[in-house]
Amino acid sequence: MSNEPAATPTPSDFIRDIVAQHVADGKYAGIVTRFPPEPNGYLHIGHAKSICLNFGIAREFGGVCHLRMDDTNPTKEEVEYVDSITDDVRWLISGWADHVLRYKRVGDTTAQRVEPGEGTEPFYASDYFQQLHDYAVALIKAGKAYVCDLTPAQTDEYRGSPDKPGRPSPFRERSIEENIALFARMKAGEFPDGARTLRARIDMTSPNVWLRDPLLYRIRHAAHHHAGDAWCIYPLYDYAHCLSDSIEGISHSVCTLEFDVHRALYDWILENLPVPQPRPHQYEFARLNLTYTVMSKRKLMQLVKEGLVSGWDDPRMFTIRGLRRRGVTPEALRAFAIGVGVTKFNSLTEVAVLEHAIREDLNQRALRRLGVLRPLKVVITNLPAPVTCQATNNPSDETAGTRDVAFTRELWIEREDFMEDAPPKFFRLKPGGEVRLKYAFIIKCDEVVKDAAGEVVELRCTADLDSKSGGPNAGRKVKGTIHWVSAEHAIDAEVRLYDRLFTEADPEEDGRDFKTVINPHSLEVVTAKVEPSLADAKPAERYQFERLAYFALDKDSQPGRLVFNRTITLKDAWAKEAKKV
RNA sequence: UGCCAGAUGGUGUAACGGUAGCACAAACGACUCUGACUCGUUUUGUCUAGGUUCGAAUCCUAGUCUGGCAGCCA
Repeated sequence: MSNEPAATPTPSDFIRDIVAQHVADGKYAGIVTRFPPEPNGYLHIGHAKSICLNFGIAREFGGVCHLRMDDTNPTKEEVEYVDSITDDVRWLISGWADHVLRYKRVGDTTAQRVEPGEGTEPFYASDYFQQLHDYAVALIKAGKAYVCDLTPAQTDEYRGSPDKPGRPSPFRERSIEENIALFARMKAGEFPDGARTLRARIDMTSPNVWLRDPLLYRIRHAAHHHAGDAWCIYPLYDYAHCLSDSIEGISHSVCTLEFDVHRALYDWILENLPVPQPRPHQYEFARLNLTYTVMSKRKLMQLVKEGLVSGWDDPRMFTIRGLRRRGVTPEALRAFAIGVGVTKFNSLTEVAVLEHAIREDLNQRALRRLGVLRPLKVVITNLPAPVTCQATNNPSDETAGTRDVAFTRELWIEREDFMEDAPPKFFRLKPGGEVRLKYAFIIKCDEVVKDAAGEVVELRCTADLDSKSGGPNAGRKVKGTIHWVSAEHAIDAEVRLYDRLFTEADPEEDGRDFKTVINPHSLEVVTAKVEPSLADAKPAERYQFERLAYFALDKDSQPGRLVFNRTITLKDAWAKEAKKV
């Protein structure tokens, strides 16, 4: 069953407008986009926006989209990240854009695109190292690149600053022959890390610092996770990215706003090399920011490394893996990522928007179940024998059917569904009051049993045996309905109740350290009493414990030991009402 | 006080010289065997100042504010 909203409007934004115009003009033979993560960390919800944009454009304009590892820095990248990124991307687009995803054959370095399958893998920028190298030689031969011997510190100093022009490197005027020879020796491994670089010869006085003879290659005697030991010089982002786009035949290279100033360099490189035409162009949009979270890989890494969360897939993390583990579906994440829109405005989106998308999705698909998080015993004093009740599996899906639940003399109800001194608007159980037990009977609280400390430990109630749900006299109305489970039949489950990781909407407001505003209550673990049908809970299934929240089975679950993650609570009007008092 | 980008309700986003709309949030109400869902109603907006025009969120000028840019990271 596809849970994509039936009437999802086709998104429209300034980038799609440009693509549409190019399609109308027939500028490119086909639309080819790409999602180019660096495999140095896990994907987060910000990447989800980019994935949905790039794959969305491809599917809407009859194009294709490459997954490409932007792996030009061997010291930071690992196969572990390649694998997780690939898995997350395929999960996110599943059932939506699988058909536009393109890979290449394992071992192929010519960017021949194929559909994913046996013997294929994502594209890698590192597959193009030889071509990139050859292009660099061409640049040198054209007098447009040179080998520079400045140290890193000197390079910085010569570059100047945004408001002060730089000055030329003393090595800027080396002869072409000398540059060719030196670059060859760099490649041959004759120099130590950092000793020399290859730089483009552009303009040391440009107001755009990225045009002040930017570095193209640096020396790194390090093995590469994909290219192996073949190289000891590695290209930098600006040089590798535009050419990788060109090599793969990308038409629209979409990235985030901070690359705006790099566009001039992107264009310079492609205009000064004999690349196929029409060449790709870069377009920038604003990255996603969400309230009550931090978004950069660096900060997420910090949370993981310092043990503030259990890992990259901690359900409190807004990594794609964390969201997955929490129980968010790809449909919900997509609906959100597409819904926030694409602009150049630096925005801060409220998490409420994400939460809404998750609830909307889960409300449609979740199986309803009865579960009590914080149990309080109820004894039905007048129940002659156990009774079987029929419960609806999913009110928004008739085909989900019903199931039987046992109603017995001893039950568990939610502790917070009883109040001894209840305000007038409290519609649940109170001494002498009546409430309906969902799918079962109306009960009346006759007696409150307390322990020596004065804490309520048991309620003794009588059921209106005539009021059974579905029965002839079920029509009698009481104001409240609460959930329950049979004490005899209920099974235990560990339930992890997650809340937002930060107490402040903007954890880094005024430059404060986000670690000072971590929510100490972002995880609470309880042992819940849940109905026995949940013993068969499946990882792919989603559940709503009625009146409480949506849950998904955690990977820590084992046969006989259930673990559920709370994906998101139901909206709770009573919580708001209770706060007013 | 260098260069680039941006500014529409609380938040996000439409309107492409012609009625400022949608979503989330908020408030109120209806319904309810989930205080959920659903439905209805309501509040709140074009950064400022000039100009062009019959008419400006949109075009022009000036200003204000915000973000980005000085890794041998991407």
